[in-house]
Amino acid sequence: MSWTDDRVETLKRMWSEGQSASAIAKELGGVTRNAVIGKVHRLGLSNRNDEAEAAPAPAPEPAPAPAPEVKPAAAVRPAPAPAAPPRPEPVAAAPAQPEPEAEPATQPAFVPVPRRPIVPAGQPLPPQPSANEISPEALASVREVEKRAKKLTLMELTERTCKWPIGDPATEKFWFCGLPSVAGKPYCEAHVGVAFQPMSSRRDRRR
DNA sequence: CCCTGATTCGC
DNA sequence: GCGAATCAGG
Repeated sequence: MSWTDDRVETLKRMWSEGQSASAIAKELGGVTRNAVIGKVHRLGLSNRNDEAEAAPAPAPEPAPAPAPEVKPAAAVRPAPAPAAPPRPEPVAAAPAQPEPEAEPATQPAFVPVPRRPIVPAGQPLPPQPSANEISPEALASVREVEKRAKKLTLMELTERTCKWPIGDPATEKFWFCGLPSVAGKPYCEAHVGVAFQPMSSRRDRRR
């Protein structure tokens, strides 16, 4: 594979969107994340950390510089930026970039940088077990497992961590199971058990 | 372990 | 220019 204008363009776009090198490599196909990173550097768009650069005269201070200031950190904190607003899209297989994305190639103004990782928001939200339609064993297993949940945050989830949500999303008391997921499944052993039911055990309770 | 990006250096 | 190998984190 070679770096055609097309591919380079995709690279630039995704990189500026904060996508990881591996994600970009995966998207492009035919290249490794190393190749992507290498290209990124060659293109010189590694760090959009444009300091005021140069600035041999960093002292814009006219004169009256009290100087008792103790400014430790700071330096690079582009403000939280409300980033992604409500995204009605449930999942959508196709990335689809409706973003007009006005090529942020030059301007000194720091790019958005919401660095919002592609989140596995996909997965059909598992119907929270209503406790009375699940096998006692499975339920017990789930309770046991949830005590040992790794309590991962959205960003910490990967393709091999259980994405079963635990707790109320509206409160602080919310996290994802995070235990090793069953190969190919989005959940761990215990949660797969309650997520994918035979549909037989819950034959219509003609109540 | 899993994953990041950064660098190096033979090709 | 390219990217695997390697490095340096988290």
